[in-house]
Amino acid sequence: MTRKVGRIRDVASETGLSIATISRVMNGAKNVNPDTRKRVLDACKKLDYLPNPAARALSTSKSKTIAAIIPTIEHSVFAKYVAAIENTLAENGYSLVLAISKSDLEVELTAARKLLGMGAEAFILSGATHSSDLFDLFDRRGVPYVFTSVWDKDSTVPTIGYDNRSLAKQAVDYLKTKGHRSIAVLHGPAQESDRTLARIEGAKASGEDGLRLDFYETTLDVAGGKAAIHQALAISEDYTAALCFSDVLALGALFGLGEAGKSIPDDVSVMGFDNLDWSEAVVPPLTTINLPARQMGSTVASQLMDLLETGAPLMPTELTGKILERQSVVTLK
Amino acid sequence: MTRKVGRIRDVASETGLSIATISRVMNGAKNVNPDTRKRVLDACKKLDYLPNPAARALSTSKSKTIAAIIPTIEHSVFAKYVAAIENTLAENGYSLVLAISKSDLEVELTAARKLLGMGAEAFILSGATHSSDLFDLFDRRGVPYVFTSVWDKDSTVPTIGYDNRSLAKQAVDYLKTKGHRSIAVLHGPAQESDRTLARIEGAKASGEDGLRLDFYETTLDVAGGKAAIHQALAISEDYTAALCFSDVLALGALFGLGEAGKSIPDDVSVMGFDNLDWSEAVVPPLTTINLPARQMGSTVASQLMDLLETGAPLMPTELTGKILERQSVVTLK
DNA sequence: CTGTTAGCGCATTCAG
DNA sequence: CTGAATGCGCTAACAG
Repeated sequence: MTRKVGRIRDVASETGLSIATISRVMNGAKNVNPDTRKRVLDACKKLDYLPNPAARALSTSKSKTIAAIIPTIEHSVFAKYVAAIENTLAENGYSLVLAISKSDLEVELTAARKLLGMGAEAFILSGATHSSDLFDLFDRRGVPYVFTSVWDKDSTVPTIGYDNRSLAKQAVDYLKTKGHRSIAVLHGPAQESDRTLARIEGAKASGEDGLRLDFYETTLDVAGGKAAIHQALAISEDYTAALCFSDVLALGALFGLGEAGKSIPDDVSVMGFDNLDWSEAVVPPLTTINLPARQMGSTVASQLMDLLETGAPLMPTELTGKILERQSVVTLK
Repeated sequence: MTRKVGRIRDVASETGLSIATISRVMNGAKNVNPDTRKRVLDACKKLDYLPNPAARALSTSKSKTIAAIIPTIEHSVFAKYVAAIENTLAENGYSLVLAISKSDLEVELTAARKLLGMGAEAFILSGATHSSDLFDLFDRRGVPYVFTSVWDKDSTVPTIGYDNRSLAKQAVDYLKTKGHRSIAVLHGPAQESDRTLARIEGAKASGEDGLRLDFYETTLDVAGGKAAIHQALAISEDYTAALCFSDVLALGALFGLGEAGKSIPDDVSVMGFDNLDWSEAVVPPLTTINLPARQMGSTVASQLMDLLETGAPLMPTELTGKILERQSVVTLK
């Protein structure tokens, strides 16, 4: 394991130039003679030289690293989102370091400390609920951070995301417009996610006399959706629609309903949330709410890089979700 | 943005000790008086001191960072795997930097260069097909790397994964045992993945007279599975089984078959690959091959950390996949 | 356009 | 058990 990497001074002596000039070339400074530049570049290639990131970071106090802490990566909506962040950062020479919090505030705090100690210059957090120690940690060091997947115009911390409350309300309103008056709402663990909480609240806000809205909490996976719909059916056969706060749950509901001999959407309508990539391929194609996960990822990444490079302040931005009408919801006469 | 982070010398002057002692405490050296240690720790807390990672990396030439380059994160099997890597690394104070190659060798090479330039000390690669420049890059610097998701006992580069060829062969053998003689094999883009190629080869190896095995290539998503099964049905109505080289494809096949009025498994059996978390919740529960994605992630991570810490050589290790019999495959009389 | 010089913050000899 | 001194590799003024 002869770790023989070329150093800047090797390139300097190889070319007979000074290390300052090498540094200029490596950093794309314009005040370098084209010939000199070429000579340096050739020597770099020959010596297989790559600037030492630690030395560079130490000297500039910039690591070009941004951290994202997400509750889970095993839900496609996060995967899409993380992929978008990574893409955007990579295009600009930044790197993504990732930590998974399992929706646990303590785990998140520990991870943040570690990532800071790794040189992360900015943090992307999910949701708006975090340990106050976490904020202290960031604030004391002047490390910027953003909340994503949520939109709250009154938040002191910039949010970049969608309005979960409003979206859920729109979903219920939509179902009401379609004539549904008895709806089972399926959702994941509420105490693990303020997004879920906001959606529940939004749904309730659409309540009115003559509207029956029952909530079923379950695990956030297909099996959970299936179990929850069975449970709902056991409580009442009158539901004409199941509103699922994730497409994953909706897929489970589809299967559960099938097992119960219900046909979709004729017996029961099913509506999802997320617009995962398979939701259109499902039978019947799932009516759902498209969440701009990809756009959210690239927006967050760009803004953070801008802030780091130019000091441009973070712009809270609301991304709009949109109901995608497909075939899993029917109009009741 | 007053970036006022405490430095080691602040802690030193706060405690009246030398920076060497602070350093010792921060690195858990044992030759420090317990009282002194406590005094230092208190000061660290008070000053919110965290060692500067760049300085530390520069001084030790260790970044405690490991890179993984994966083709995509939007397929659950990778998500599970990445989560396992991250968990294992995090438990040991290491960080994961992630890059997504989109199955493009050039993108991969560029990403590797960037990650090296970020201080990654070891690389986790997917599959065995990579640019030779990539190997040069690593070899010249003595940076260790592993191939994952594949097992090849003859590979010069250590592999940690499962034998895709053998697993696919076992799948076909299994279907033959169940009496199937006409099988549609659905798979993703073959030129993008040597794992897919190996599976195709394995399936073919199980061929024999009287066995009809047709291959359908499609996109690696639910819509792809659906389209492919429709295509297969258009070519022949005689298939008694669909072997899908990913559960994602199998889910699509399930829906496609449903649309075509076929019932599963009575009219057509469906077999998957991966054992994604929803595959048991599907109706009917999917017979599939369990791939030890999680175990693979933690094994790779542990081995690489060991190598970095103690120099322990990488141990090529074969992880075993296993057929999970559920209800989507029926025995033909 | 190019060279010289001084740190960046820490780990690590070597003394004591 | 603790302190003083050196250098890790690079960038950023400042000269020239």
